[in-house]
Amino acid sequence: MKWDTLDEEPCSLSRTVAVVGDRWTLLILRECFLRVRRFEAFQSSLQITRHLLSERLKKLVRFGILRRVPYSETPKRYEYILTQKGLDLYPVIMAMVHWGDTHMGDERGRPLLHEHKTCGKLFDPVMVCSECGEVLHAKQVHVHAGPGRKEAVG
Amino acid sequence: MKWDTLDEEPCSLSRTVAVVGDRWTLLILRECFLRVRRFEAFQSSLQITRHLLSERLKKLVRFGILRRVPYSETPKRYEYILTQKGLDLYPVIMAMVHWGDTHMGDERGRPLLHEHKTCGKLFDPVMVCSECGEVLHAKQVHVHAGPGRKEAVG
DNA sequence: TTTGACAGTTCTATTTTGGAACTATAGCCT
DNA sequence: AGGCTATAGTTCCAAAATAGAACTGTCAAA
Repeated sequence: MKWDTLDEEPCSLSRTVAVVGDRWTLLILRECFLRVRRFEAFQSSLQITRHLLSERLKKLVRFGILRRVPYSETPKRYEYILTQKGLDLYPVIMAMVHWGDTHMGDERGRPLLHEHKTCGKLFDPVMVCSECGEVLHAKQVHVHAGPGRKEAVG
Repeated sequence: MKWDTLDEEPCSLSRTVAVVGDRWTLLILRECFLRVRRFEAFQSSLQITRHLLSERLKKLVRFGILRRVPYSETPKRYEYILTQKGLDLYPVIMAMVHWGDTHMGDERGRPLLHEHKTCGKLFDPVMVCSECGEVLHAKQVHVHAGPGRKEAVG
């Protein structure tokens, strides 16, 4: 597989993996959702090398997930803010957090608790069907080739 | 960061990333959800090197996401089947597929369409609050340190 | 004038990955 | 018996990605 063209594959998972499917990007995005915005802050909280952090931030900007916004003119300094496209990754992050809570926990209990401001309660994220609202399970889903697949396959 | 102990960090996202946060693992899991089970089948559909495929499958077995089940005695041959822990990754995969559908599409249309057998309709996966059922948005969620975090931090 | 904060870049060593060939077991065909 | 094929890997070397540390440049404050 050629990683440089993974975002053009006729598969939405491949295209997403092309963007967030490396060791650091998801952790950087976690920090973004925790309101981290600046180079030094990412670096010190993640212990990522400055080189890689710089690369990954550029990549996220290039894909339109972060915006690089000046917050000081002299000297020129920038911070990194989630775009709507970036904010839309929230379900991906939350799905992973929930799986980690469920299957990778230890005796210390959950690292973080999530409160839904709308209803005021601590919650778990649940994935449901957009049409009937039922909780989704892999075995109740049937997959069809869509137009993008048919055209790609022939 | 030390990748070999990422699964012990006091953060559920880190722990999940420790398992699925590399270039190949999510693509292998996609194939699992599409009912692929055998070494040769993974290899030919993903074009992953045999070496890496072997490594990744071992890792997924070690973490209890796949089971290695014999399907032939002479010669000994095995196939790889999702455990419940593996099936529970479905929301992660679906969240990524949905993000790809929404933000990484091209003029050809969606590669795959998903039908919910329960209601018979083509659907999108939606993440909701377990308590009130409302659709989740990052800005409506407040994060608290849980017991696992407090104990780890001090 | 020196120090420190911030946002990177540059350099080398180590690790991971890609690509191709090789091994091992066994069934099937002639 | 001898050779072909299928399956599930392992081995080896080259290429690419990552880690770790030092360095650059701008400006503010002491």
